[in-house]
Amino acid sequence: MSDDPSLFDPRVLDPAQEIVSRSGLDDAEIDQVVEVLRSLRLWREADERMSEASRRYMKLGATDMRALRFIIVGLENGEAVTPGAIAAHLGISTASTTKLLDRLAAAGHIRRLPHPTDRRSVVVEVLDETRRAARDSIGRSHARRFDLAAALTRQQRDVVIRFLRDLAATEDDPSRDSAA
Amino acid sequence: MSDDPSLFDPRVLDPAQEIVSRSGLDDAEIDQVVEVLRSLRLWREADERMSEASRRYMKLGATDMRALRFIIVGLENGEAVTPGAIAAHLGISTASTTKLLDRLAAAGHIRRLPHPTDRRSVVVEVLDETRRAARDSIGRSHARRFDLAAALTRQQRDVVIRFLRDLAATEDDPSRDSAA
DNA sequence: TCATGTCACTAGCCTAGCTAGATACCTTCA
DNA sequence: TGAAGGTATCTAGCTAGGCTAGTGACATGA
Repeated sequence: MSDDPSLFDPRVLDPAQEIVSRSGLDDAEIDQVVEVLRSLRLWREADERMSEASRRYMKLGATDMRALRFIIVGLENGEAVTPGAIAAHLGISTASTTKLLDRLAAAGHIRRLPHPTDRRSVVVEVLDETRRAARDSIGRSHARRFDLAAALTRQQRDVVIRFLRDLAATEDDPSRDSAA
Repeated sequence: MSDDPSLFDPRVLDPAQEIVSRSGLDDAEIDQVVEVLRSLRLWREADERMSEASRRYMKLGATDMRALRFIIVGLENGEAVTPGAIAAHLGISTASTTKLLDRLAAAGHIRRLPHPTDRRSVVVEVLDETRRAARDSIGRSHARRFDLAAALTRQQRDVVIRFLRDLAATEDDPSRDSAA
């Protein structure tokens, strides 16, 4: 939780000096740009804090939580969720998934049912109480975000969408590399 | 990495139906709002993917990485970084921090020096190559974000800042609760 | 100066990943 | 049709990275 000694103001960190001067912005604008970056970081941290609070409340690890959400959404969508699919989604081995499902089953969150057509396989089902709790919580936090986004004008939404998409694109593709 | 069967369109998930109708938006606007939420999620995922790629490249766990960043930034700032401070920042025990520093030292990233004034304590120093790699990488990704934020107009930056701050505030404070 | 607090470290435990291999079942094709 | 090979889950046993408890060296305030 929370990284960041907020000192990544590019005017402080010397290799970044050059970026600033290249940008040709005046000081007030630089402050504003830095504020954009800071608010990105703050949101990310807030978001992490919140999901960790949920995890602690439900006494689940991060992966177990993701698994539960995947199972719930899959079911919501009428798909048969199998251990293999969960492993693939989470990017962990099927062996680890077996243990994960054991934990979730022991905690009363899921149960395994025989797969209707493939007798090697298994369908994972979320028990009612967990399903309800999860949907309420996801729903609530989703609603808050929805309301905030709905409160913007069309033009403002476009600005936000474009900015975030550009950010995502920039992180994904280009000069990926090195360190910290 | 990557959660999210993107089906959190509130028109699909029934408890959210009500949110949508309350908002009084037409369909085109709802699409746009959903797109805002989607781009938030996409950025977060991209960001996570990137930092995981870095971690894999440096063969470090997430906590070890955070520790390194903390140490580097602390040094950048002229502070004497001690194991205790690292433990406090990361929210782990000092015992775990001892092991963490053992790992980082074994991998050639840091070394321990005697604390100049407190002979019980220790100062952690990042070795040159690691420091350089980390700063380059942080600098590079920081520069890309900086450029994107700099490319916005003042008004656009204000929109983004306000939206993200509101989001962060909304996640932190209010009805925190339950589940998934 | 001496009692108490603080710092890093050691020892030993637990959880949640992993790989390898077992078992049951499905599928394809000669 | 039946044999070979592929696939799904599970078991066994390992490792990494957390934890708590306790130690020894040092700091500090009465």
